Amino acid sequence: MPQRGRPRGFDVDEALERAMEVFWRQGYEGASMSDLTEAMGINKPSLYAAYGGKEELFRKVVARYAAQDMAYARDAFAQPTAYEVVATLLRENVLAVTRPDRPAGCLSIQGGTACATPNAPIAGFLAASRLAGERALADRLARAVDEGDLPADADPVALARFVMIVTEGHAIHAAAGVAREDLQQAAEIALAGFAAASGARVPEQATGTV
Amino acid sequence: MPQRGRPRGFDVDEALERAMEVFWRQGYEGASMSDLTEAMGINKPSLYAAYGGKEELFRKVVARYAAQDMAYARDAFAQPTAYEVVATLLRENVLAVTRPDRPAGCLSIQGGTACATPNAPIAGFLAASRLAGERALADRLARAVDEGDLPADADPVALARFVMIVTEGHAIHAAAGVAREDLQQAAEIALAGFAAASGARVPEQATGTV
DNA sequence: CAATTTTTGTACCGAGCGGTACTGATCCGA
DNA sequence: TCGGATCAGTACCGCTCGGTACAAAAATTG
Repeated sequence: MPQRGRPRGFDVDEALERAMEVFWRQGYEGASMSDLTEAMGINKPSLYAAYGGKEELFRKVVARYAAQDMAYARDAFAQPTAYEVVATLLRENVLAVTRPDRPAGCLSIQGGTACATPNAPIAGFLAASRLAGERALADRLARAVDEGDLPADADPVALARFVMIVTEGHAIHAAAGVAREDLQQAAEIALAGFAAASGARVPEQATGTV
Repeated sequence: MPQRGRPRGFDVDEALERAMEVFWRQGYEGASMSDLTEAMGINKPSLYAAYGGKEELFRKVVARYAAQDMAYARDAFAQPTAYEVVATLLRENVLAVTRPDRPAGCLSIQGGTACATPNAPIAGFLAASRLAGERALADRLARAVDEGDLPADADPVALARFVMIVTEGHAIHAAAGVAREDLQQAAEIALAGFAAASGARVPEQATGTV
């Protein structure tokens, strides 16, 4: 039984994409239902029927964002050495927050850093998902210690935190309109700092003064 | 002529302080007039008469924040060497975003990273003021180059950007509830990265593996 | 061709938004 | 003691918010 009533007049996935851009640019609270429906090209009842409401729509948007705009993180984790993991993460993050075909910055931060009291769970949800990413990186770096890729006295949790902090700073900077090349410079400094602080083996080229 | 009519029944400065906490915790858009007046202990017309409206109140709050909660930046700039400037900045920033008597994070970021279209100037204003701070740091580091405190080939602009990025990342992390000591670890890693990338003279103790 | 099912668009809901008119209360100087 | 000036508090403004009731429209099923 493929479909039983009137068929949907819009592509659910494509409309989700449009909603993502609105939330990304305006944040959760700053995106009104009118903004969303206009960008998605549908009416309010359709939105409610298809996604369940504003908050549910936002959570679906975040899931889509994690699956598609944060895919670089999974690639980074798959790198063979801790240095390459972090290098990939930092460099790809810069590209991700400065993509010309996307709003500047990162949905997780633009979405809602601070919220009105009734929407506080939104900010908490976003913060929790960022910290989950940090934990995943810490696990990856811990594996690097196990494998002898990082010195035994390296602190994977602290190092992962540093990397994520730089990532978040990049997102804020990008949202302020700072250019990609400028952030790339900063990412290299951070990478050098990671290498120095962790004792990670650096492939070949020297750190060099900036 | 000290005062000509009925005297004000509240302390303008103290009420501004209360308003700051509300904006800091809930952001510009997330802070409603009711939230503000309740926290300030005044009525809406009083707020309007004393401050001029919500946006003007917010700008006054930001000015107060810059003068009082960002005072550590001026202290940092006054340090004799680039290393100490950055060390002070990073360490004091961690303290500032994790003060137990204040909301977590930084008003400039919590205030509004993303806003609805009519409030977009707010986000722009906050971003611009952060970038102004970055420029000031770059100037200070350029002076360090002139003074021979930093190598001639050091890039003050890039280094300042890196430091501010870490600062902003700390603010995001703090707002997510991360503890002060955890951020302090990250600040030391960043400081080591700054030293390595800039070629700054480090006072005495070694960088050390984290 | 109904009958049924689902989506669509309009029009509306109560609530809260930022902002303000207006009445009383409270101070000053004359 | 009174007039002018300023502030406090209530009650309200138009508007937008997120969410929904309802009927017309469009598809499948018999």
